[in-house]
Amino acid sequence: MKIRDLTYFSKLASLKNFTAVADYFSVRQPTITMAVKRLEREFDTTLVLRDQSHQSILITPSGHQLLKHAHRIIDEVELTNLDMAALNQEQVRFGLPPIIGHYFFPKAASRLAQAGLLSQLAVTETGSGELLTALEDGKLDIALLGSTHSLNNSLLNATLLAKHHFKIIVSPKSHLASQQKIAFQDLHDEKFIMQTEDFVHPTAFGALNKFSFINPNIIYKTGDITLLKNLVHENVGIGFLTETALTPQDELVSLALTDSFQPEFLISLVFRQSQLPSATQKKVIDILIQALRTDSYHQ
Amino acid sequence: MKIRDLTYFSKLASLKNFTAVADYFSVRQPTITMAVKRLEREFDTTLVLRDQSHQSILITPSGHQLLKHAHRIIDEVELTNLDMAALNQEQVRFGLPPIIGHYFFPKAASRLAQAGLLSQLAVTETGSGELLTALEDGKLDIALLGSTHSLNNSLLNATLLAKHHFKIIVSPKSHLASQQKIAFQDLHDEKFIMQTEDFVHPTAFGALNKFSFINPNIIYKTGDITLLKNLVHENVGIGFLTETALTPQDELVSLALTDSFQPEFLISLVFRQSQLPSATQKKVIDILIQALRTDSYHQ
DNA sequence: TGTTCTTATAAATTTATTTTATCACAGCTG
DNA sequence: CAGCTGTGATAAAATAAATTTATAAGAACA
Repeated sequence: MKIRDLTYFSKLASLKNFTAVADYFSVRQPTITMAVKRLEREFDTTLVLRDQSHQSILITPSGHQLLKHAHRIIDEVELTNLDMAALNQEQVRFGLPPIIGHYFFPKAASRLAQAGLLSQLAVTETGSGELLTALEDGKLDIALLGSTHSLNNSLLNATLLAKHHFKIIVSPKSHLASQQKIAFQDLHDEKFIMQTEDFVHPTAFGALNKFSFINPNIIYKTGDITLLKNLVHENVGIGFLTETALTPQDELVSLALTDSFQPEFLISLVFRQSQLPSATQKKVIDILIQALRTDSYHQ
Repeated sequence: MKIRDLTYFSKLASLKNFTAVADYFSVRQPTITMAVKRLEREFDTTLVLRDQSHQSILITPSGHQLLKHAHRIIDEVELTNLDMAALNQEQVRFGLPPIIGHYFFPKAASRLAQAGLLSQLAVTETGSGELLTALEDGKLDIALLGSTHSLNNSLLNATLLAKHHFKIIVSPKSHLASQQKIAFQDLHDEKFIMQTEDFVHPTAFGALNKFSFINPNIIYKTGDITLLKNLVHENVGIGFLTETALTPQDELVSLALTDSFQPEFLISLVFRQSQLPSATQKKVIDILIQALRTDSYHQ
């Protein structure tokens, strides 16, 4: 099996025309015919039906099976090229979601600056979900990500840096302001200012709703945490926010949840299992872990 | 990049000797030298240091990076070969853990037999964890698996068939036998008969311990559910068991847990994302889903 | 019916890989 | 220290494989 044959075949499946595939790769048409024949001979099967009224080709079930693997192999080959190229690079492509970037990452910034590494970071700032995809696609080297579940899997290496709690935040003027803690189900009649879907907050909020059998009113959604805090401060509604983002300057009251089941805001340092960190990357990773890891999660 | 060069290089990394690799693949030694050179030229880097006191070779950091990808690519190629070969086969390699096999799968067996498919199943019966690995390694086509968390990921396609509850089972002679339900933390002084680690029960039990801040005494572990039931029946201890495995014939009392957080026993039909089911496999999958899926989980 | 668009085939060509033969180097050993 | 052994590199020759060129064959379509 040749990688090149797989790319020819994969393109054939999408273009459905031998000549077009040949043009695409700047080769002659019989090259594509031969490539498909090689694969068909190797696996002793028919991958493509060509006679079918001659309008277009048809991929057989065996063909579809091979395509599934072909895509995985081609993707891995692309990642290989990206990673091998990135190896000689000094720049570290770094993903940072807004909350973690504003309230958590700064604790490590001075140590990175000391080591002369802050300037090497090419930072992408967007939601954790998007960063996760970029990481998996080889577009980022390292990211700090927020999540409710562990991100460790066969693709990604995730080091847990901190587990933060989600809090209920209310205005000092709110009727809840005198309390220190509250059960989530007691909030069923409250109006919430919620984060947009690129935050993990709506997911955690949904899980709490499910477990408490309530469904409070969300009156406004925003991706701007400062705006959210201001709206809560003005008592327009109450908020649901990880303690990560809370500072004394907010002039907000935060209530702990008393529920035994609680989603947590996990902050992890994530990189691909398949990417061996470069020297620079290794330094960044070490400093971030040292500076940001909460003691209780040292292993 | 050629797959063959990657396999040569990968073997070189483990054997650490060009000549030995050549012998392994029944080619001459310069072939290996050339293969490594091709890769080094393609990625414009040094992958292997050969002069180092001439005792053994040394893989450079770039070499290690390439190795990581090489292994992933080689694994995928192996899976491809397995899947393409399995495509023409009538036999379906089917994984079935003991509890699901005894208490849950029989509901589908008659319909499989009707369709003449029961005899096509090559059944492997072992713990869910082992079956999961076998599935990922391409040694199984389909499995029914028990788990506490969803098994869906980038490798596996999992269809949820049922969510069962974990119950506390006690002897009719037990002092708990008059109750219908109980909070887990009230069991802190009880003695438990527990399943061995190849079951999901110890994991779920551990999660409940953690949430309830208790740590009950486990006096015996067994992989034999009938023995476990007998021991509980004789009031040697109490048990923690998915309702899947409970039948009226057991003469046991089962108590529901009242906790708001409860792990669940998920039963899923699982196969690899990358394996396109053969005609026979498709039939088996359809019948299993139709016969076993609990109504509330139709999508 | 001839034109066009398609893929297949076969021979020639080009490119790539492997082998053969040999060299160079280092570590051991008598 | 000379000679043996085991290691990998190199260059030319041989082999193998992929691609191109040129052409055929089939179907759709005007």
